[in-house]
Amino acid sequence: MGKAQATRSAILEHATDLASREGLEGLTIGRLASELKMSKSGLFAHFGSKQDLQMATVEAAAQRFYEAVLAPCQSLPEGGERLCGYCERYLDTLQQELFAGGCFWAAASAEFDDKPGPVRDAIAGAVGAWQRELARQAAAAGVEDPAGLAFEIYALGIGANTALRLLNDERGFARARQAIERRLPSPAA
Amino acid sequence: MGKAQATRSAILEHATDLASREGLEGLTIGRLASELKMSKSGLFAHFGSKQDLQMATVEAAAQRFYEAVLAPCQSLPEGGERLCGYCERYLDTLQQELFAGGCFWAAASAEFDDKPGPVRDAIAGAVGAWQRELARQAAAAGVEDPAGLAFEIYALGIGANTALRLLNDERGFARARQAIERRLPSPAA
DNA sequence: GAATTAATAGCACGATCGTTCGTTCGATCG
DNA sequence: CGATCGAACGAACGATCGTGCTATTAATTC
Repeated sequence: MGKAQATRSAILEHATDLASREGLEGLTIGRLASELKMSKSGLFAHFGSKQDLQMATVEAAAQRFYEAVLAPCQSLPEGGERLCGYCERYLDTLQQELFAGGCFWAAASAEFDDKPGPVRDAIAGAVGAWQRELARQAAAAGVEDPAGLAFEIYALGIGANTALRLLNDERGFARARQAIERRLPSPAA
Repeated sequence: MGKAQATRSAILEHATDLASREGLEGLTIGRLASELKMSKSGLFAHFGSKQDLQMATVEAAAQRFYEAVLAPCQSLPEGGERLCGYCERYLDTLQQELFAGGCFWAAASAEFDDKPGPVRDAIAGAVGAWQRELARQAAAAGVEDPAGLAFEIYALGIGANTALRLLNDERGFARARQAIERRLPSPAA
């Protein structure tokens, strides 16, 4: 890996956290550079434009989410078990704050759902893929309405995130887990 | 009502929509003024600072939400009926886009959950009050876990909003309604 | 209708935004 | 060693941000 690639990765690592706190628009090149003790122009050279930086940040966030939630469950058999694994990992990472400023996707979704363009498409792609993967496992588990279950799991996760971050109420996670358990087919441990 | 009050109201009417699209930070005084064909300073004079404008906008959004969701249900008897009314109104207004840029509260929550200060407190106050009111009616209806039900209703609404706005998938609302009906005690009418 | 007050406009400020340019430093290679 | 090249820097650009001032218009009161 060349030096440029290493620097770029370090930038994006920081950028995902900063964007989760300040939003993808609040993700300022000047601020990002100063926090990384780099010059604005030196940092900017790694990306041709702010939009490219945003796109790369979304990609990096998707990568981090994949490694924290999806990857550890790939060894589980498809269907109910992997679905359960997803749910546990999903809520755990939300609770443990995988991103410094709360769920990156909740912030990015709300911020860009009205701004057409490639950034919005990338966010929608990642969120949609996650829900489809949930639905795929639900279908393999024989659930009657897989997409509906995937929707509910996603919504409860976002709700728990809001409860924690905005209302300082950690009980949202217990409530989300309870609602999911109630909904799942009697789970195997 | 003096002229100033009327102008202020018109500004805030527009500001809530603009903020729902661009966020409370993206709610720029210059842009707001130009869209209203006012001078920046003329508009600014109605609020002492941008933070005051944001606070007033949050207040105006709360007022709009109250009139669209809470007010029409005040004639219903407390308990299950009013709770059902709330749910219908809540999802209907989300679906019909009470705010031009999707749910104001979803956007504001995600944007400010990491920024301590009076604006965040105002948002948290409004969101918390809505959930507590839902829980109050659930308790009056004899639900076993009123706060848990209120949490689920809120989360499903936000999820449906995201599905509609980000994923262009209107089915989120049907799924939210179905999940709520499944959860409610056999509803009257 | 004149005087007074309230509401809006015009202008300027420092700061910061994204972006571009020319330069310098450090490593790599012949 | 000297030549080359990629990475980072520093300065500057036009634009826009929030926020003060001062003037000018509009509304209200006598």
